[in-house]
Amino acid sequence: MKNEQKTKSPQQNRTEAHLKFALIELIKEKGYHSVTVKDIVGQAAYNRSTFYIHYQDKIQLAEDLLTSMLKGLEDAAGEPYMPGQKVYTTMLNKPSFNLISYIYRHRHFFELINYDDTLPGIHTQFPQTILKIYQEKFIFETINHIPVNMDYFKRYTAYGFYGLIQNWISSGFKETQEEFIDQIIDLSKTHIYSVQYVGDGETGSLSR
Amino acid sequence: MKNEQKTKSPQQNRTEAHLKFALIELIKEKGYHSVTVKDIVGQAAYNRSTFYIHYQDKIQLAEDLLTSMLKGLEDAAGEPYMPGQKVYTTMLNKPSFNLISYIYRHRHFFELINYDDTLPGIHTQFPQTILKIYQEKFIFETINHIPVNMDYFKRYTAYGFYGLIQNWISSGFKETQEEFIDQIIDLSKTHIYSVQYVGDGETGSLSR
DNA sequence: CATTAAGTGTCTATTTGATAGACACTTTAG
DNA sequence: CTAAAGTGTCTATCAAATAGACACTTAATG
Repeated sequence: MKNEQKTKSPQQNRTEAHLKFALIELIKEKGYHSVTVKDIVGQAAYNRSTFYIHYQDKIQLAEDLLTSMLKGLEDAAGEPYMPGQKVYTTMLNKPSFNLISYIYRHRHFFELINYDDTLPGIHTQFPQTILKIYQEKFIFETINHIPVNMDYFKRYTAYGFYGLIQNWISSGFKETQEEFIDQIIDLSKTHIYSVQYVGDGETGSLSR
Repeated sequence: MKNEQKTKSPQQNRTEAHLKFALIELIKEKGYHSVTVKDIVGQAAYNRSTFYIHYQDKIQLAEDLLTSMLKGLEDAAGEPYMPGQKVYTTMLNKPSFNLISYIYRHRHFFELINYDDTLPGIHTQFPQTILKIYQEKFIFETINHIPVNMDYFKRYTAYGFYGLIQNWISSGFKETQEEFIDQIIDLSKTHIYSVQYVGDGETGSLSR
């Protein structure tokens, strides 16, 4: 059993970050499938040997890139808000902002969803992650408490959100983050009454 | 006299490139003057000691960044074209393309001209470099060989070019490189008859 | 103001991440 | 079918990066 080093040194993280960055650039430039390990180390200015110290192959790097970014998105989703705090759609501003701002900060990566021959899995896993966030961290209430299948409702809204994001990205982030959030809120107001955050472990009870 | 190491190892270049990249990011984020060395090494994930192995201070890094990019622009200007080759404005496509494509490839850097508290000198040295390129590498002919002061004419066209670039950048590269070049050519056609490239050392004589 | 905190510039000993380069294959173009 | 390019693995070696301390110099802030 090989010794799996769990904690990475800052330098290891740095090198891996550079390799990931190089991969993103190259995918945009020539498509995922024609990117070689040589290309990657060439772009990132490392020795080919170094690549294999960190990753088995291109696929592993791609997976690491995708999972780490989506992990980051999940983490960004549920942070500075009180568990169980109820938020009305008119106040949806701040919570959505975490997601949006994460995507915007890492737009270099998320632009990959506009490419054809791109990071494997990104077109399925990105929207799935949004759905997961909706499922695990939010409790929605429909307008007038109209009874619906909540699983379906969340899927519906999550993918709707994804569609807007997709459009925002492919427009080259034409709207500012704030403008974009306002759009989302306007749309939400048509069918969502309130949103509750789910705390770690306990489902928040309603306040007010 | 200290031993000035003239040739840098690939790793040194890589590290310096990362530090430069970090500086660009930070200028956009918080403005040049409030960027500290700590910020830079934090962003680039290096140790502060490492910074001082490569640069004396923030100013030196900034200077290196600016001069290296403008040097690259100059180099990009005069490469794959035969010295003395005459090019009519209708064919201006390819030559301009080198400049444009260099700027576009390094747009991350050139976007800095849109910032207020930005890289010192960029607002003066960037247009000056364009002018220098015009002066050293091109010979213009006016429409119908109308006699003009060529120094003034070059300055005029160089800064006109700069203005277009500025606008292109601040629009977020709305036009493609090709579309943008077409614009330039259209404008050039109004007062430039032909362009000749100046070879290294010898002024090319006309062909055809 | 005065005091604290943050940032600067410089130096060492140490380490560990990165490198060169070779080997045996495999895959891709022409 | 062959040549060229790419892959994956291993080793000895090097030098880039690190930690951490030191004396100072600005910025903040109560």
